[in-house]
Amino acid sequence: MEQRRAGPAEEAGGDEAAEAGEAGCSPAAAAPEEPGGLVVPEGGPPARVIVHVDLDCFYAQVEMISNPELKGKPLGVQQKYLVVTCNYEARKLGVKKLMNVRDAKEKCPQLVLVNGEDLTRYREMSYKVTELLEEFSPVVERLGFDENFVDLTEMVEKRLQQLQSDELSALTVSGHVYNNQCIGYKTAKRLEALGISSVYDLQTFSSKILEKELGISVAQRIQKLSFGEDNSPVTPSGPPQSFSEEDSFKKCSSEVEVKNKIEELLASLLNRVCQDGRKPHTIRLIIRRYSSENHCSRESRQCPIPSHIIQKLGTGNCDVITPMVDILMKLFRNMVNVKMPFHLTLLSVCLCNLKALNTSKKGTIDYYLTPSLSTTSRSGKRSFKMKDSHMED
DNA sequence: TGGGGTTAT
DNA sequence: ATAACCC
Repeated sequence: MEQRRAGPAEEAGGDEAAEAGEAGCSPAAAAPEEPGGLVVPEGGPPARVIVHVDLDCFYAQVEMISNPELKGKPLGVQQKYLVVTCNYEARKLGVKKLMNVRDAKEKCPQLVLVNGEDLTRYREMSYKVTELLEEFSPVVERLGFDENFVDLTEMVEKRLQQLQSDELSALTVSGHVYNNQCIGYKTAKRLEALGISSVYDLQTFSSKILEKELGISVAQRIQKLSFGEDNSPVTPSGPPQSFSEEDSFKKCSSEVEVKNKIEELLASLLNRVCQDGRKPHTIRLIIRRYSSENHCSRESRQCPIPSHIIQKLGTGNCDVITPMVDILMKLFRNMVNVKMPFHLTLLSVCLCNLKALNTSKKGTIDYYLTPSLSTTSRSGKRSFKMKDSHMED
């Protein structure tokens, strides 16, 4: 049974873990009772074959490849004051993912730490893995940097057709049952309030009540997931839909600081976008304000990127940073009243709405319908900008 | 709790 | 624009 997006079991060990399984089986007539109490539907023929490739302690592995001297030592990857992941040597000594650096050092004084705040190499390695898998089937869906789902249905069908009947009957397949964990933080809290704390609880809970509590969409989906049924397709991820860079900090409270941080974030982003080749048409600024509680909440403002800037994006010789920082600072002042004291703990810049080319609409009907592209309409340009960006000039 | 990502509303 | 989810 393949349980996608539902919090699979913790890695069993080894450098790379891959699980294959049938997915989206229809409910079976006989549903044998597992020793643990889970009801596991047995199925007919596999409707699909999907491989889930999950790389263990991915950042740590990338670091050990970059610097082989780290192999064999307890290694943690640090972002700010957190050990976001660590290798198995470190885990043996009690270091956990997302552990405080202090606690980790206390548990394991020999712990070697490397800074992993710059994701560039991780991102590059991550796409190398995805591209490798895409050689088997183009249907590869990414989840984070270290997980891929590959739909091998076609490949398996073709291979099975090639087999002789005696080879076929010699084939054995073994299944896999996941841990008894429930999914998503918010939903888990709501489920717990209903007395649902295990997958079995969810399997046996009233569908009607669940639908009333969570809405029909979430309720039906997670209850099917509790039986290991997931008919969602493997959606090819393709190139990313957005590029973002963020930085968190204890305190940022002046416009100058904000501008400097934004400049840094934007510079890295422009490099990435330049390599990608496509052009972003939307820019977004995200902030997190200091607050004792509600640390999760973020606010954002976005606007279209003016077309004259988009056109300069790939070229590299023009200064696009200055006008783009100007735009970001306007977005910032739209969110934060800079005449009042403020305290930010995070800034993030996101470039999205990526389009393949500079999409010259010349010769298309859009050319005559898009005010900002038309040479004659100064006023059209203004109204276009005002309408879309919600910014004062 | 980092520094990313996605989709749904 | 936000909220939820994933890693």
